[in-house]
Amino acid sequence: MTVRVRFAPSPTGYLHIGGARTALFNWLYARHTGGTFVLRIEDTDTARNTQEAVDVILDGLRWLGLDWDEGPESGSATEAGKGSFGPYFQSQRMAIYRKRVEELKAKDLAYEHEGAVKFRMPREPILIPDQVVGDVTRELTDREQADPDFVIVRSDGQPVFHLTNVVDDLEMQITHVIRGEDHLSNTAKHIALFRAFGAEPPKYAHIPLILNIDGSKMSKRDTGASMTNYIEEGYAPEAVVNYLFLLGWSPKGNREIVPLPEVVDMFDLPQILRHNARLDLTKPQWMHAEYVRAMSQERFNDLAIRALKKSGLDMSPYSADYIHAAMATCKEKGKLFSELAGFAGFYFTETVEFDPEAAKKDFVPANKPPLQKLREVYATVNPFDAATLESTLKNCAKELGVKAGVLIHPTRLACTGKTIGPSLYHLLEVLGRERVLARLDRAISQMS
RNA sequence: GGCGCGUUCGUCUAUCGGUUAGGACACGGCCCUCUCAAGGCUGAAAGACGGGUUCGAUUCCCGUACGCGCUACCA
Repeated sequence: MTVRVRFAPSPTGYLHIGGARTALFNWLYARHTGGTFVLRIEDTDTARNTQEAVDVILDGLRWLGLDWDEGPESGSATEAGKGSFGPYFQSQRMAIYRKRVEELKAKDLAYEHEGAVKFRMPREPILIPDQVVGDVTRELTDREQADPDFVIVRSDGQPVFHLTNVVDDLEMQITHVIRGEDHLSNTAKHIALFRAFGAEPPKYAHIPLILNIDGSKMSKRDTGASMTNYIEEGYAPEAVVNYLFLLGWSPKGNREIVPLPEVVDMFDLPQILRHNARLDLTKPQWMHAEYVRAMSQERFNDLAIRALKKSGLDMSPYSADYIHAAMATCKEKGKLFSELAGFAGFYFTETVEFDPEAAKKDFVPANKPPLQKLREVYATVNPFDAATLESTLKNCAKELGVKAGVLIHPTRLACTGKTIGPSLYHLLEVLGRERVLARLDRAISQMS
């Protein structure tokens, strides 16, 4: 039996971080077993289903690198998609649900009630064998004691989640349902439905939820709840993936940064932890820095330049060589890509704004003569490269009888406007003599 | 209220009944240093509580507390 798993999100307008992890675990299991990963859009909730809402999900999954073997190829519900078990939008499957409801009615396992259709739920407790949680016996709640049957088609003719979900899993021959623990209690209903159709239920694996750092449940607005957050903050996708597979699952040997192919190799359902996790953004930030330092300069440039343009910097006046040289001084810092414009924006403007606080401290009259001297030396030094600039600056400080910092700090501020940034000498080399001298002149003029 | 699931440092986790309860992130200190990082060394930091079972429990069982989920003609 070949494994078929699915991720079945509802297009609510955002991709929840927990949903992303659910998708990732499904994907990992499919890749681990050589099975098929299906993407199905559960858009029966008429009200707020838009193509944009579907695109948010597709884009999020693509950004994470989670490719699906079957499912939609665009946000359009009417487009065919790939795979032979379509359509993959529930809104396009109404005839199938109708047929299945008729089947239940014919077996007298469903009946009309006040315009709706209700399913005859067994009265006995149902055993849910779960690959993560173990065997769970669902007793009837007090309300279910009174009336165990539940609605499968609303009085307006719309089929409800429990029905569509089960019918699709059945029709699409899903073998393993890996989903959030919020569905665990409802699984009894789903198992009953499968049996009513005369089918064997799939294997279930309910994975714990992701909560806020304080243990409260995450809502749309909470920081880090939405995948969009990570995309816009400029995380490396592989860092987010790494963070997610380490939430609730861990490989042997205290490993933190693990290449995805190895995870695919090791991943399995029973090792998934059974308690909820709390989202702590400091960890993925660290992972981001790790991945950024390890990635190729080419990939870094690509991501960085995209982020810089997005933040509104006009890069067009600058040559590719200049831009690449500038980015090479930033990679080791491991900043989020959204922070790059603030960190390295000085490379791409000819009017540096000085940090007022720092200017007050560094652009003092006492620093003027030393900086003028350095300016003189830098006007003729050759070659204008990092090593030479460093030794030159240090010699200059020695001759003046001052500490190197007396030159370093005002120079950094003059050239970048900030007190933090890339390595000073490397940044000077990239800027080039002309810009450096101009910026020093401008700073010197402010020092009297 | 009922039903279900869970509970190891602040956070993510390791521990297949016997450990000085380990690692990572974050945090503190020191070193390095052109800023910020990185790196090296180092510090503080945990078994929710109460009962059992056992020679011995973080580990197995029960209860309590707390958290989360479900309890819809939402998904």
